[in-house]
Amino acid sequence: MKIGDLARTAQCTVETVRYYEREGLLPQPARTSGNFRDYGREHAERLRFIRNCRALDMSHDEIRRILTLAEQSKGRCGAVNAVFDQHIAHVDERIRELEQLRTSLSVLRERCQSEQAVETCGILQGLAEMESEQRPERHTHLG
Amino acid sequence: MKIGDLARTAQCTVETVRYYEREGLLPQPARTSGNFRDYGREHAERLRFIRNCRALDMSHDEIRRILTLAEQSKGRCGAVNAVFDQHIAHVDERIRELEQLRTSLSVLRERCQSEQAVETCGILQGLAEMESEQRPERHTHLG
DNA sequence: CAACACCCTGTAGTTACTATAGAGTCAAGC
DNA sequence: GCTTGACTCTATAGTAACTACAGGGTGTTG
Repeated sequence: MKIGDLARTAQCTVETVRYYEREGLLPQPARTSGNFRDYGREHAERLRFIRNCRALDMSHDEIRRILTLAEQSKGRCGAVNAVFDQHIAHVDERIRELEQLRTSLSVLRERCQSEQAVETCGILQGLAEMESEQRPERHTHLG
Repeated sequence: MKIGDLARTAQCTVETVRYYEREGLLPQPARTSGNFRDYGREHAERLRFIRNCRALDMSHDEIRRILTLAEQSKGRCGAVNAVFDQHIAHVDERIRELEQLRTSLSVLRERCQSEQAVETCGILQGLAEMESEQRPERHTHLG
């Protein structure tokens, strides 16, 4: 099948498919005499796997690692589990970060209970005078 | 003061300062005879404001809007509050997304209770066979 | 043959930085 | 005055995961 057909099976765009090929996530397919990409069932399964991982917010690096581990014919899935666990840990961490952020935002928001002149707005004053602790190092790809 | 001094007051890099100037967040400063940027107190206050907003994960667009609103001499802070509230809503939404993701990941993780051959690993099987619902449109800049 | 839908490669853009190259400026010490 | 080291400058490129578009080619249908 051609690239448009493949993209439709995975509910993504042809640009994304080509991108995954450039990134090495999808193997290069055969070509027709007109130089069109020609995909079979294996590519469709691989793309679906990739898209499922993306739906779970896994990064390309994580997906690559899992694909490599899954292809090792003597492989045990312990290492796959480890990648997955790390991803879960990153999600947990990002949730915590955002919850802390939410708390900070709430505190600041409470400083302005009703519309007033900008000179007296507690939010703006807060933004101006905060001793901004530096945002923690970004440990996760999740935004 | 020179750019390195300014950056140190805001605990960021000179590259970030120059970037904010290019992005229009920081006004262009005066220059010395040697073409070095020359900053005063107002720039330091503005940079601090920007860094505080960034510490709260506000996007450049949001910061721009707040700065514009704050500079309107007849301004009331209602519109500032609206920007802020929208940001809070985005944080809430992103937290929800991540919590749903966490649930999906947990369900999948439970499918592999102990290390085994990759062919029988429930995680890998799950990743292969999921009917991936498309990830929801991204409504927030928060990752 | 024309029209249309699709294909191709290459390039650029999004966001918020971060890094580097190559050259210039400035101040302190000898 | 010269050297050295720290800092400054502009320009460019890279990060991640796409997304969009230009300009040209292919294939099918009427």
